[in-house]
Amino acid sequence: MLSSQDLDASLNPIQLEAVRAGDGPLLVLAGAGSGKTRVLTYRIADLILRRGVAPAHILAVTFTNKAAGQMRDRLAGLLGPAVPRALWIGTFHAICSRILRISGRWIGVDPRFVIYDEDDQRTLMREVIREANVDERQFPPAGVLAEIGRAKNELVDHVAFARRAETHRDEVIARLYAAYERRLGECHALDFDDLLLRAVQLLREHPPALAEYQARFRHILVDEYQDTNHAQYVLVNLLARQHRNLCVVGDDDQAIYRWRGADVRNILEFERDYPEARVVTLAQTYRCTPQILRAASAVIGHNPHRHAKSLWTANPDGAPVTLYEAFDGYDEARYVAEQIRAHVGSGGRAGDVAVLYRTHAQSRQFEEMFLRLGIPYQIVGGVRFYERTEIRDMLAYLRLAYNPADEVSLRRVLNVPRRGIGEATLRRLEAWARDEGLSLWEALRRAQDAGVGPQPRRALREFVALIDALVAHASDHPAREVLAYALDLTGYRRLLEAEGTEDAHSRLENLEELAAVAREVEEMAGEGTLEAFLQHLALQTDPDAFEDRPDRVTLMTLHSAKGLEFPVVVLAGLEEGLFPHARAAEQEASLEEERRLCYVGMTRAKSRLLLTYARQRASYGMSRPTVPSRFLDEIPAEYLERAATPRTPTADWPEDEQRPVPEVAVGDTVRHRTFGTGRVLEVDGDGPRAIVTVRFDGVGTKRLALGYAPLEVVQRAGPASS
DNA sequence: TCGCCCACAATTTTT
DNA sequence: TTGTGGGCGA
Repeated sequence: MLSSQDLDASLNPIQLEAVRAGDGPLLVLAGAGSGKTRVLTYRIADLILRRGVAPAHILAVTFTNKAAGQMRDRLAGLLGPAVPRALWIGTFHAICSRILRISGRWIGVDPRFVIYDEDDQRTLMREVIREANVDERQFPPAGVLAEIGRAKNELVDHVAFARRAETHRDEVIARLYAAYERRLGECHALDFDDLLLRAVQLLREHPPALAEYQARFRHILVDEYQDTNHAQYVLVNLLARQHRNLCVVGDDDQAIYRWRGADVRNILEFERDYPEARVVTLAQTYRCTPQILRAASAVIGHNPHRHAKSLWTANPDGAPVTLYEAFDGYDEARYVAEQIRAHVGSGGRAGDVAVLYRTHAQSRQFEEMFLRLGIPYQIVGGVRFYERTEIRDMLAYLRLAYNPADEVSLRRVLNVPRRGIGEATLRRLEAWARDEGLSLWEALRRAQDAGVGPQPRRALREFVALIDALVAHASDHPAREVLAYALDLTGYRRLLEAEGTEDAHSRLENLEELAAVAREVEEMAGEGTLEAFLQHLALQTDPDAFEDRPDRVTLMTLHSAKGLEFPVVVLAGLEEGLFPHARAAEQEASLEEERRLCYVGMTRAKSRLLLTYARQRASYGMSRPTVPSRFLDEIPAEYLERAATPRTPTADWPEDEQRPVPEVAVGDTVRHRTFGTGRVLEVDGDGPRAIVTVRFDGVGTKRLALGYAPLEVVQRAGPASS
């Protein structure tokens, strides 16, 4: 086992200062690649080893479950396996969930609550909206939920929301909020934001619980503090109030979750909250080459509202940062693939490379190209495994086995596989449940006695018996067995087997994959309960799916890449509208966030950084010219090495200026190869770079680049036409 | 009650 | 281009 001398030897003096700082609040401002995870881990080890703090008195909050697991593993390596088990390490959501399972009953939270993800939330909200006779177009479920989520992150419950509602719109949302909360309660369910909100509520409204948790957590450490929202902030500060041993680590330049309610002020004003705080700044980066660091610093330097600070590195010089201007998205993917092959060809590993992009949609072109060229890759996030129909169906059964009150799941599987309980039956059941003041599940249970329709009675009875059997089985079997049991009992497996198609076969494989996950969770958590399994699935983060595999290129969004590092990083799609995203460019604050995101992306690279953009990009199946990202302009030209000129993928595609550009004016009738004829509404600019807006008959309005789009003028607008 | 077909919207980032 | 939801016919 480790001695405190060993511990010291692997840290630089400033890191050591942070690790060794005594009791009381501590702020660690840690630049990208400055070893903050190391500091955090070693500080915990130091607390236990040198200062004799019992592991059970330490709470560590990480940003992903994966980070929590890694910290656990490292602590186990340093201190032996018994220690990390006693520690509380996890994401905010996981910690809150744990607290609520233990103590939630004090505020009326069923300890067997299920956690509703975005999809469940939308399903429930859609129902709420319909029930309230509110127009779904005016109040789309996702939009209403976004607003409610924002409120919850600010610890504004439906009562407070209603009180402060000013506009008619607010009032409608307040009504929906209240109804939504009621339904959640009936389902014994919490949504993501509830986990935080309710945990805070527990601590605020039930003093014995607050006292208990304050006494327990004598030392609290929070990673990525710059990305905490108000609810998380309040939670941490409530818990730390007694012992004031709060250590927060973060970097305001890496705050990228403002849109989710995170408030950088939490870290910027830490010293105001804790005037006695010690502040340690880690400014030496061990990750990047000087070339990468100075390019990244140039970009982030353009943010007007930041704590000016400069990272430095003692790392040796490396390759210059490369910029590639691709012809289009296809060419971009082609070039990246070529670079990966060259990297592997010169002795590198595919796993060294990460391709980062702003939106998930960008992954497809790389995926297609890599598939075609046989480059192994993994995609983190995006269309998730758990969103597949068959997975969600079976999970719904498992959730019902755990908690039959879960109505969203109940409705989902009531007639899956088909058992003759259709819309009409459900309607009657609902009406009857409402009259009797019963939940849907209770209504179902009593349906056969009450004579709700003669024909479906047997089907309903069988369904109730099925759920009862599942519940009974789940009470004394591990998750993987419940899953196998449910697959057979529900007839789901039989259904897929009978279908016999390739699609059905792959669905079965997916379900086997789910069983494998159950086994994995059992091994990892040392607990195979259904509760542990469901919780694991519900609270998984995107980056959790990242596997450090040497043989695979990693594709992921910039957000997912936070906290990771790779020898080679490709930052793709550096175009205005895409990155910075069009939705962010309007507001100064969100533009700054985009810039921080760019900084985060660039600083993931250890030795090589490759920036790419495409001159034209397809969206909705149609190509548009692009403008290079402003972030590229923010990097001094001498820091960038421009790579070879793009290769045009199709030989007959004319080059920019060579092609005769038709003269087009507003009012002209034009013809397009795929869109047919239309009328020109607007012409912006002139020459080949002009953008024309055309309303195509039956197709709609399109914006096209005159230089690229195959347009021909059919009829000139007459001088008299208007 | 179910399944098919057509119209139309969609792209930010995530627990 | 792809996915989804609603409407309609069997």
